[in-house]
Amino acid sequence: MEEKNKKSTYHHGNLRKELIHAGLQIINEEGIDHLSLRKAAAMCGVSHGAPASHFKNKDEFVEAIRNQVTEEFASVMQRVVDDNQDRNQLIFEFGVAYIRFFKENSEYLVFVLKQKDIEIRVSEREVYDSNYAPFQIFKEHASEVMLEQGLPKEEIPGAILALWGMVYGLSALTVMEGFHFEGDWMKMTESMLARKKSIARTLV
Amino acid sequence: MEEKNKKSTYHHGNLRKELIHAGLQIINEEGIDHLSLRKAAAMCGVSHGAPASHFKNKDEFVEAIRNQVTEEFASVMQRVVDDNQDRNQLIFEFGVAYIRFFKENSEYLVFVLKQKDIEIRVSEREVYDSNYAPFQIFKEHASEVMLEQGLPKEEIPGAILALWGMVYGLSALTVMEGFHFEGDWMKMTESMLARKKSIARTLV
DNA sequence: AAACAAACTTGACACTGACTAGATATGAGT
DNA sequence: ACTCATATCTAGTCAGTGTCAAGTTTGTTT
Repeated sequence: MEEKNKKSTYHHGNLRKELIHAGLQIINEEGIDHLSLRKAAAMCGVSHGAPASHFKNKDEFVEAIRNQVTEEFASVMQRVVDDNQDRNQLIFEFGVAYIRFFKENSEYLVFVLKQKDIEIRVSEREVYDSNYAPFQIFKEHASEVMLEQGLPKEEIPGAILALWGMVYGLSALTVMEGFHFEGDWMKMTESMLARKKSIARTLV
Repeated sequence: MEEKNKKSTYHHGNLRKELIHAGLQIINEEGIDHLSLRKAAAMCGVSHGAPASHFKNKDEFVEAIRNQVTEEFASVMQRVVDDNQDRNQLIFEFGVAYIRFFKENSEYLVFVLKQKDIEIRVSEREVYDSNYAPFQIFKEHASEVMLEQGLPKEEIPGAILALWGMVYGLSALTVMEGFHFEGDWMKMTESMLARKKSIARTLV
């Protein structure tokens, strides 16, 4: 009954997703500080109260955007697994992809920090399964590779944490305005991650 | 002429510093999201327009708070140098102090990320002097120790960056709500930083 | 005493998140 | 075809916010 090219006033039909998309666009173009429900609503051609049907408050809206970012991040990590047959390169490629992702989306880094429902549990013996997909993918495959390379089992949790922490920290550096690396930063990153035979051995 | 215990309406006398202090208090108690110029002004018993005399806009206010945090951070790092005679332990203690600082002030971590006037310049051969005091203190002493321990000179920039990045990342982990380490987290941190003879050798 | 600059007040404006009541459309059941 | 509950969206309102312009007080300088 309704034409698809002409949007009817009511029942936008896809508002929730479009609001998230609009939110991401605002974040990328103007920065997280300029994100507002009303602006996102306006971009979707909808009244300022409309988002309330889909998000209880702004926090819930931001949380939804966060989940979208996490999905993108996870798919980047998954692609690393799919595209790399050489297991010895896998951990290294994880790090490069990780840093590249946040270098290309500098506004995203803070999101990870504030995400509420991430569950990452670690003991001295084990890194437990996590509901945070990007980490889970990394942890799963990196642990395997480390074992294959003969890393003692009890050293794996420390290596996983140290590696995950390091690439986050390096990402943070690349995001900072005042950080300047004279030369090819990605090359430097690579050399830091790839030095010696395996990153696993070098870290523990 | 004026009594010191009774504050006169005009000419607060120390408003700039007190606003920064109030801002820090708000951040620690309610989180960065609830920081506002008006609230800080109210806490100082001053009108909502008063801060304009000291800060052009909110960004400048936040930047001033950032600098205060950086000062605290730098003094923590300096204390590590002053309190540690054992040079072999120095790098390790830097890491522990770093992580402890942000673990105790979880709202501060984002600040570092958004600070504008930080200058950190690195080439493949050298880590240049930085105006960011915490990093400068670390870089200076850590480089020395690494040299003393026989680390090849050309590997120092990479080691400095990797270490600085890693402790930032580990701090980020401790700040996250959903991150749980079963056991003594600080002990784990220590073992990650201290494993083998020296952290310098283990990282490169 | 007069002039002046700095510090602060007051009032206004636009923007924001949150809440409310009500209008409209949708879809399932009859 | 009709009803009707529900989801979706509109429109209006309120308090809180950053910013600006204009005025007031205070301390200093001349």
